[in-house]
Amino acid sequence: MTSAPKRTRTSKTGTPTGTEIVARTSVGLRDVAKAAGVSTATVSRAINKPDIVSEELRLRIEAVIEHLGWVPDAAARALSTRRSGAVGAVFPTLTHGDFARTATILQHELLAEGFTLLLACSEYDPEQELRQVRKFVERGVDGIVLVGNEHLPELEKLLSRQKVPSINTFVYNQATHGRSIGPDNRKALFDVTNYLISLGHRRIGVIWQSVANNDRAAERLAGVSDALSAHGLSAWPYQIAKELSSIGEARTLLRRMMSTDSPPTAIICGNSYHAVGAELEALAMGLSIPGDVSIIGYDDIEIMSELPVPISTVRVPSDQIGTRAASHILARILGREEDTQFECKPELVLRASTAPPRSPQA
Amino acid sequence: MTSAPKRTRTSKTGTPTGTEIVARTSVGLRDVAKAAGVSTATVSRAINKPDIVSEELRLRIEAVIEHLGWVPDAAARALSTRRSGAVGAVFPTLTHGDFARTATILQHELLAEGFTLLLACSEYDPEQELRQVRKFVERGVDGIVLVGNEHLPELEKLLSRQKVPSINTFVYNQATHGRSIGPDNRKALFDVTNYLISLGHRRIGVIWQSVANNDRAAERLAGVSDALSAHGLSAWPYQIAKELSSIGEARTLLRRMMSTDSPPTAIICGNSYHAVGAELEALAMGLSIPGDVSIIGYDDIEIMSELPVPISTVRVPSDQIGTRAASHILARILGREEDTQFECKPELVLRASTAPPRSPQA
DNA sequence: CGCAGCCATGTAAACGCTTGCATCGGCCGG
DNA sequence: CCGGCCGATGCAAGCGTTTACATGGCTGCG
Repeated sequence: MTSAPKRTRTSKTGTPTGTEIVARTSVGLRDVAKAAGVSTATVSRAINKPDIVSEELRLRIEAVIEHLGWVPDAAARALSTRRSGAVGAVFPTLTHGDFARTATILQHELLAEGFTLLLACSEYDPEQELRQVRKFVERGVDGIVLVGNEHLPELEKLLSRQKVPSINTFVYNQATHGRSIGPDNRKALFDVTNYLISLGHRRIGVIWQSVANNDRAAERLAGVSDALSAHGLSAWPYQIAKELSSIGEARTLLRRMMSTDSPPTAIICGNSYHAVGAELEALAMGLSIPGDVSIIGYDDIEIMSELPVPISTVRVPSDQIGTRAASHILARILGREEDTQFECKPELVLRASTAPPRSPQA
Repeated sequence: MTSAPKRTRTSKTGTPTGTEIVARTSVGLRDVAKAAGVSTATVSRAINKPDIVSEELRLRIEAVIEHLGWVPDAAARALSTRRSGAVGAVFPTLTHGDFARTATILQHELLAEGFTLLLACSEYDPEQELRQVRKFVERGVDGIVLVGNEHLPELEKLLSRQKVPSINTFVYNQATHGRSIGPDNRKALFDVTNYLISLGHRRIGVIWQSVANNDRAAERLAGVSDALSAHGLSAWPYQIAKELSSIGEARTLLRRMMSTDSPPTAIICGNSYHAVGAELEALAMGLSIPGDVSIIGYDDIEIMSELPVPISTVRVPSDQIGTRAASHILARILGREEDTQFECKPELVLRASTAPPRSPQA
C-alpha cells in the first residue's frame, strides 16, 4: 500500500495541479543519486574521495554525471564545508606588467592545488581595496593576497576578526610586523642611488610617480633619500609625475629638468615608463646617454633593453613573488605556519644608460 | 540524567563537558538577530530591503551588525536565492593592455550595479578556458564574459545547459551567430591593407603572431589576405613569430625580411610590440621610416606614438568593449534581451611611419 | 561455527541565509 | 464601536552539499 511518503524535499516538482512548472532548477546531486540508484552521500563521496567508493558504483555514477551534465554547486558545498576553495587577490591595477604577471602565476599555482583565484583591483584606492576585500570575505575566501603594507584599519580588523590568512606582497620590510613577500623597496633604491654616487655622480635628478596610497613607491623614494643624505647630498632637482606611468609626461619632466642651469648628470626614474620617456626625450633633445646624462629606472619591461640605449634598471622578481605568495597562503590555509617574511631580492640590471659623469664634479 | 534537548542548531557551542571549544564559527545572522532582539527574517530584510523595515529596528540592527562585525555569507545567500551576484570573465592573458583595461572597466561597471567580477585567464589554452568557465559555473556566476568566438564545444554546451548568459568580446562578425561585442577584426585589417595599397605599396610584408587558438588574430590575417588578393597581390614575404608579443623576436624577423633581394616597402604587424620591434630594428639597420619602409601595427600603446618615428596603428576601443559587455550582460541577467551583436569600431590612427613608397612599383 | 571488526553504503542533520505565509496590532471608514 | 485591511514582524521550510553516525554484509580468527 502506498502510504504517503514523508518527502522532505521535492525534486520532481510534483505539482498536484496539472500545471507543470517548466523552470526546472538544473540537475542536482539528488537527481544524480536517484538516476544512479544510490544515495546522495555516495555520489558526494564518489566525487570527493573516489577511492572509498567501489569501482563499480564510481563508474556508474560518473557516467550518470556525464549524462545529466551535473555541475556541483560550489555555494552549497562551501556552506556545508565552511571552505570555499578560493583565494582572493587585490592588486592596485592590472595594467601593470608586474602585477599582471604575479596574478597569472598566482592563479596557476593555486589552480594546481585545486583552488580558484578571485581577482580584483583597487585602482590605488584604499576604500575600494577594502570594499573588494569585504566582497571576498563575504564569498568566504580561504585566504587573501594584498599588495603593500599599508591598508585601512577596517581592513586589518576585518581580516583578523574573520581569521582569514593574508599576505602582503611587493613589500619586504624588517621594520613592519605584517607578513610580507617581496623586494625590500627602500634598500633597492638605496643601492641604485649608491651605485650612481659611486660612479661619481653628484647632481642626481629624480622623476617619480605620486606616492599617495603607494607605500612601495614611497619606500623607494625614501631609499633614494637615504643614500643621498648619507653622502651629504641633500637637495636635488626632482619632479613628481601626475600620472602613474606616462611616457609622455616623463618627457615633459625630463625636458624641464635638463633645461636648467646646472642639469643633473644622472636621473633616477620611479618606473620603467618614466625611464623610457626620459631617454626618448633626452635623445630628442640631442643629448647623449650616458654621456650627458645617465638614466636608471625601476622594474624591467622588454622595451627597456631594446631602445637605442638600453636602460639600466631594477628587475623585480614578480614570478617569484607569485609562487611564494601562493605557497605561503596555501600553507596557512592548510594549517601549517610559515615564515612571516620573505625577501625576493631584486636584481640590478646594468645596461648602457649609466656611466660615470663626463667630468668629475665637486 | 540530563535528557538531550533536541537542539536543532547550535549557536552557543554548548559543550556539556568543561572543554569550551574556542574555534567559534564567526557570528551569523542568527547571532545578530538574537542580539537585536528580532527574528532572523527581520535582520535579513533590514539589509536587503531596508525600506520595509521600521526605522527603529533598522537602526538597531545596523548598530548590532557593526558591533558584532558580522559579514553575511555569500554562499548561504547564493544557495538561498539561486543568484550569486557575480559575473565571470575569462581572458586569454592579463599581461596585455587591452584585456587588462577591459577587465578593469568591466569590474568597475559591474561593481556599480552590485555585482562582483570574477576574473581568470586561460593563457590562450581552450582547455584551460573551459576549466575556468566550469569553475565559474560551479560558483554560480550569473553571467560570463569571454574573448573570441571560438570555444570548445563542451563550453558552449555547458553554458547553454546551465542557461548562463554569456557574451564574446573583442570580436564582431556578422557571419557568426553568437553574441559578440568588439571590432570587426577582419575588416579592420582589410582596411589597413587597402590603405597601404592605396598609398602605392605592392610589396607588403607581414609579421604576425601565431593564430593558434586566437580567432581574432586569424580573422585579422584573413583581412590582410582578402585585401591583397583583391588586388591580385598574392605572394608576400611574411613571418610568423613564435612568441606572442616579443619586441626582440620582431627585430629578428624584420632584419631577415629586409635582407632579401627585393624587400617589402611596407610591413603590417600583428600587434604593437611587433611594430615597435620592427621600427627599432629598421632604424638600427640604418633604414629610414617611412622612406625605405612603411610600418603599421595593430592596437595602440603609448610607446607607439613616442618612438622617434611615431607608428601608425589601429586603436581598439577596449574601454567601450568593457562598458558594452557589462551593460549587455547585466541586461541579460535582469531578463531583458539585448542586441546580440555590437560593433565597436576601431580607429585607424595614422602617424609618421606610413607613406607612399619611395619609387612607384610594378 | 560464531562473533568482532571492517568496508561500503545509506540516513538525516546541519551549513547560514531568504522568503512565502501566518500573525498581530493598529487605523480607518461605516 | 466594530470589522477589515494593511504594514510590520515572526515562523519555518527550503536552497544543494557534506559528513557523523547507523547499518548491514563479509571476512577472518579463535
